[in-house]
Amino acid sequence: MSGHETAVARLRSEGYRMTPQRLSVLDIVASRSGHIGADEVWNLAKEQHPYVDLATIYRTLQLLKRLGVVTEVIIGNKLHFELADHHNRHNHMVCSTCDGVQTLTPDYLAEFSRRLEQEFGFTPDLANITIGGKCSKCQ
Amino acid sequence: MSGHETAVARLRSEGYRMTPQRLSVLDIVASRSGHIGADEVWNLAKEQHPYVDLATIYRTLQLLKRLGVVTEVIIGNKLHFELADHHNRHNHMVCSTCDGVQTLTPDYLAEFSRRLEQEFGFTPDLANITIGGKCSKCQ
DNA sequence: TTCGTTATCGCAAATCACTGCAATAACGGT
DNA sequence: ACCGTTATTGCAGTGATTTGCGATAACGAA
Repeated sequence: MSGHETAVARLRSEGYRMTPQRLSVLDIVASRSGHIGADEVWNLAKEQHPYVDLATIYRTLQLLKRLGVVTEVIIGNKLHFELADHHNRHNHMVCSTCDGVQTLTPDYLAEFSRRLEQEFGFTPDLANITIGGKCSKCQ
Repeated sequence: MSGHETAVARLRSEGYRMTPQRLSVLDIVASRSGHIGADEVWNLAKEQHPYVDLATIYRTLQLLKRLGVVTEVIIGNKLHFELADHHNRHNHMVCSTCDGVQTLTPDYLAEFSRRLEQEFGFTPDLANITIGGKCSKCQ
């Protein structure tokens, strides 16, 4: 169950090592339906490995992001992460007033992104794009 | 000359006070054609007001952003600012590899933004949206 | 021009994210 | 099962930005 095996294999095949800390972070992000903050990952990870350092959490999350295992959501100047579900990709809109998050299917950005590639050769990092603004309630 | 009068009037009309520090920040951002980092604003501001604090620079820049006088460009985890030219609005694409910046006329985002408003009632903060990704050279 | 209110400032400390380095532990080879 | 290489960790420190608070100064009213 879960995509852990895939992620673990992905790490190994790229020369990375599997450690209890990394497995723990992976479990925590995967077990959460939705996004989770780095500090929250840390608190949960400490329950398993009391001596794990916050820097390790950040490094692991950045690594998993680079490998496409998790995606980043910027919520009110804080980094959050969620398991990348390649069968259900989506982007996020975050309200600058209430910090509420809504998801967006990628087709909303498809046309925009296609033009950037065609006309500028610029490849936007779509997976991790967060759109800031005001939600309907907070206008 | 320059839009200072407008910005000053804007401040006053919203109950803010005009101070030498604020005027200095405004001058510095306005005199630069293009974006400028917060630390750079600080260095220039200190030439006029040796005791000005970096926190004041940040607070002023955030205030000017909130008032729509300046717009924010996020370049490699650093905040940059530029005078908002309402006759020549544009967005930015920033390369995550070389930190190069390209500008984008707002029509690239128009269709996208229109859909967000219509379908979700979400108003994206278009003026301050920065698109991350890889430029043509750094693919 | 002086005064009172209160927005703003400077300073110090907090927050979030990241990085350098020596000690540790994964893991492929023996 | 043991060893050696070297990726990874914990710890301490750094950088960028924000925030709390008492002192200061802007500005409308008298």
